[in-house]
Amino acid sequence: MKTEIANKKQFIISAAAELFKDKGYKATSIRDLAAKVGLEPSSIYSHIRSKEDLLSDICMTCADRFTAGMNDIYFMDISPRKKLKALIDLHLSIAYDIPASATVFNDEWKFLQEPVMGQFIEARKDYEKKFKKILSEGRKEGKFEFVNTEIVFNIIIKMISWSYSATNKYPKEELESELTTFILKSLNN
Amino acid sequence: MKTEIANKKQFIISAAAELFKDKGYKATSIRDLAAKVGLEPSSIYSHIRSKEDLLSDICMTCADRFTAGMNDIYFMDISPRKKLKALIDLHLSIAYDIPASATVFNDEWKFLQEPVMGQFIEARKDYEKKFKKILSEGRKEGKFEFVNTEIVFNIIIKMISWSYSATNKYPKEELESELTTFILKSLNN
DNA sequence: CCTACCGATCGGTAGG
DNA sequence: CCTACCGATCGGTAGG
Repeated sequence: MKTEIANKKQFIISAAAELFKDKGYKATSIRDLAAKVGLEPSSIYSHIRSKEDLLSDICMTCADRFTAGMNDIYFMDISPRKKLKALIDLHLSIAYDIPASATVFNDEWKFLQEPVMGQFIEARKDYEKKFKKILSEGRKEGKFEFVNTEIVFNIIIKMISWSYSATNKYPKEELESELTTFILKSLNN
Repeated sequence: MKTEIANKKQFIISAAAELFKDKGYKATSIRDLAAKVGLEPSSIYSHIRSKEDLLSDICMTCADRFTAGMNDIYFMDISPRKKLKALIDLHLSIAYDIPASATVFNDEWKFLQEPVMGQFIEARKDYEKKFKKILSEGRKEGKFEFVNTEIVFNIIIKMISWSYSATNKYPKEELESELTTFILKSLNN
């Protein structure tokens, strides 16, 4: 019984992620969502507390996966180059697993409200710090070559997150190969 | 007299671009805009016809500049490598000239309505076709190396358009240098 | 350019 | 999970 309720909630959250991805968070109404899952608008509230909670759930689920993945990779005893490859794989694994959520996470997080917004920003800050550290360690070891860590971090992240909207066009291996090659070739010293 | 009216309209459009950039198109109300420019909400309609027109104006102004810039560059008698450099410069010139509009153009175009949406898509298609052609000609001449033109085009565009939101953090020269180096180094054969 | 106002739609609640 | 409904806010208009 309890798992059925949880499944229905997850079903509604997934439908919301699709709608938020396609129309944007603000332009998606609870009425849109109700129609998509075959309920009356008010019945949605038997499963969720608010529209805001839907966005929080989608964004934080993604954020938690990125945080966990980063912590695994960051503390591994492998080269910065291998860490970077693992990070690209982390992003693509999440993208191919939950593409709609990953897109919403990427494009709609600005509509998050406190206190979730604060948590989100904190998690992202930590992620960024570790990502940049991997880049600058690679440079210190003479493996990577670039000037501004902040700029290079940002453009790499943007390249990778384009893939969130491309999962239905290419097999993961092809996207990952092209992305990894492009990034590592450019960083190569 | 006429120029003053035009200036006031442009002033309102610029204010709208700032708001659309910060809050998103759907989350920005005419009341927000009125407050920002110091008018009563209904007075906005003495200068514009609709909220939709504001978005159309912002997006098409950018689109026209990209179209004009691309047509200049595309038909020049220079190498693909130089054309690509000129395209990066085109994007950065527009970004540093009208950063808010460039961001809205990039993130909010999906809220455009017909018939403007159709024009926008057409202009973008043409831009993409020419951009990809420059990439594939560079490869044919043995200057560029990559596998999938579509993927590489998209990741390059994403890298470049990150700069729209970074114009107040770095001088144009620094961003352009890092971006150009990163992209050309990766494409180099 | 303002006051006054409208119909539509929004997120959400009451009560069963 | 539904029917019925609420107050708030939206884009936009009438009339001056």
